[in-house]
Amino acid sequence: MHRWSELFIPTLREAPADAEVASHKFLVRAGYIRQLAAGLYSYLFLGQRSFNKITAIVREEMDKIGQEFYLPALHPKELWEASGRWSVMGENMFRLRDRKGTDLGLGMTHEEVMTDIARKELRSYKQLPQIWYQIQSKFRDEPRPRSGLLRVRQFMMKDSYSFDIDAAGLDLSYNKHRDAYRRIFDRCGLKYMIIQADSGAMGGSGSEEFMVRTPAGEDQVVSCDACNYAANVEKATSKLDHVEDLQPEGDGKPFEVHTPGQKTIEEVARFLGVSPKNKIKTLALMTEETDAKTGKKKSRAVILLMRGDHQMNEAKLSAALGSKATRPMEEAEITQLFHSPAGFLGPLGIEWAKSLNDGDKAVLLVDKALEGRRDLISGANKEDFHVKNITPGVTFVPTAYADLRRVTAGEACPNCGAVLRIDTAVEIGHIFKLGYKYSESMGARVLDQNGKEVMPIMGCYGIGIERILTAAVEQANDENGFALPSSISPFDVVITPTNVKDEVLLNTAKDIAKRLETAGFDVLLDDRDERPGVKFKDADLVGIPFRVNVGKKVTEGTVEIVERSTRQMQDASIVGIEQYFQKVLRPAR
RNA sequence: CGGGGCGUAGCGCAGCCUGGUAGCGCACCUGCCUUGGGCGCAGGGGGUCGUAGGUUCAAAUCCUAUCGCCCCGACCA
Repeated sequence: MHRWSELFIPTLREAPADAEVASHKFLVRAGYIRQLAAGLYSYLFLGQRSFNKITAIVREEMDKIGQEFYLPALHPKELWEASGRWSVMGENMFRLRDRKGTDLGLGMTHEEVMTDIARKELRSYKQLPQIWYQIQSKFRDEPRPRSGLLRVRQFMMKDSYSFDIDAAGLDLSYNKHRDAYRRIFDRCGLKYMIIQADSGAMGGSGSEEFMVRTPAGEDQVVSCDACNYAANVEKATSKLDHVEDLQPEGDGKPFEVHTPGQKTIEEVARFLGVSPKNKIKTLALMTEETDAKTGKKKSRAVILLMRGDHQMNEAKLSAALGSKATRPMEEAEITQLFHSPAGFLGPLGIEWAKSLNDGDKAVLLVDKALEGRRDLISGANKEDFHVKNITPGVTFVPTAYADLRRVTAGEACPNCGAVLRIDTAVEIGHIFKLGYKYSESMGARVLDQNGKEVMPIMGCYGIGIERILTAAVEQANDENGFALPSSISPFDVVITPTNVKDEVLLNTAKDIAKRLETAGFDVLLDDRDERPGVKFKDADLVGIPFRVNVGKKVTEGTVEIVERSTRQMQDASIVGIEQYFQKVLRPAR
């Protein structure tokens, strides 16, 4: 039996000044965690107990589909050079050197280590499929740790990796994970959604994220309440309402109009008496990459055309460009390409690349929302002038059309046409069909049935352990504290004798605690010599799902039971207390 | 890395502008009192004022540098 009076549960009346989000404030106030440095947290008694319950659930469900490994956190440089990520990861990877001068990195994930085992050990299709997982610390030198436990530099992650002989096998492994994740997050009592994710630079054929809605999150999720459509805003699309094109003016050929001092989309549209939807927005960017061999910097102009009222989605742009980083053009670069100041840019009079591989010529990407549109208005590449009668594909030829548009709330669902919503959310899990990236770069090969050497196809799947706790706190808190689901709470029940100097109350409380413990519950006895108010406040703060008040009513043979999440209170007979909790909590172990 | 803010007792803060014995609330310790929502009274302990250097008779306070932490942005397989 755990006695509060003997435990270290340093609750605080006030939250530390630098805590911003609810989960951070409450987990510190409730004595679950303490900060060591930016993005580094210590787990105290309550935090670690909750943590252990979470990892136990994860382990139990993962053991049904895979095998747990324990892997080093220190990785030799050569391993990450083999996959090409030693340089890709840049500053995000913690690096160090041992006494012999060998370069090492602290693992950010374990694709390399797992694939290394696979390439050394797997020889035959008969050994496949394999699912290997681990629950261990990951290290990322985040440019900016933030939001308490949401973005940190050392964190616990369950990551697993699947190796299959073919795409059909990968689908099976992927679906096993999807099911396991649903069981895990259901058991953890989270309200989550499964959304389509951007597979980004990693390519691959499919990727979904498990998200919990909370204002503290860092991701934007587009979803439809009418059907099951849900996607990360980096990936999401929408149906657009039909837009009336303008009537061609004059002979229908492009002609310049004088627009003195009218630079922004809004200004030009108002000046010409048209909707921004009939205006082309021209964005001037540069890609910059460092040649791996020569170390020289190569840059290339990338010009984007969007509908006037649309915003560019950087993840989509990155995908369209094969994940090259971009930056806004500098003024000199704009002048050099367009011979015009910003504010009057457009696609005319410039020789655009015919494809992305077309030398170093400037690339013109046109958003799909402009495909098929007619008689639009763009800048004239001449100060104080715009051009009318512009029709993409006719008046100019783009390098490519691409989906570059950021979905906004209120647009129509691409599946069913209902109104889309956008919420901020935190990512608690991610499942991802990796494909051949690591098998190929690191040389994992097995023989298939025909004795032919083939690459195993991989998937990778992650769960942020502390994010489960954080999300649970975020999704159920009030001014007094938070309410954890019993499955991940450090204790099931806290027993609160209102006055420990009253031996009847204390002994009754002890008796109840003992009996509940025998019945298989995790019980915390608040035997501190404190006033009832103090103990009630602390109990509310630390989030234990049920509290048993042992007070005056013991003379009538009853105690009060308070449910933390609903704050509902009811009397229960002391004699039947085990039965009561066997009903409201999951069956005892 | 760009922009902003903050480092004074365990936590929350005042003092700094205008240099002169370092303060308040909570927490903590002792005693009394109290016991259904962070009680009351009395007494008490605890701070190199982030660090280093400078100016000055004198620096928490002014100057310089530096470190740390937080927020916005960039970034986030």
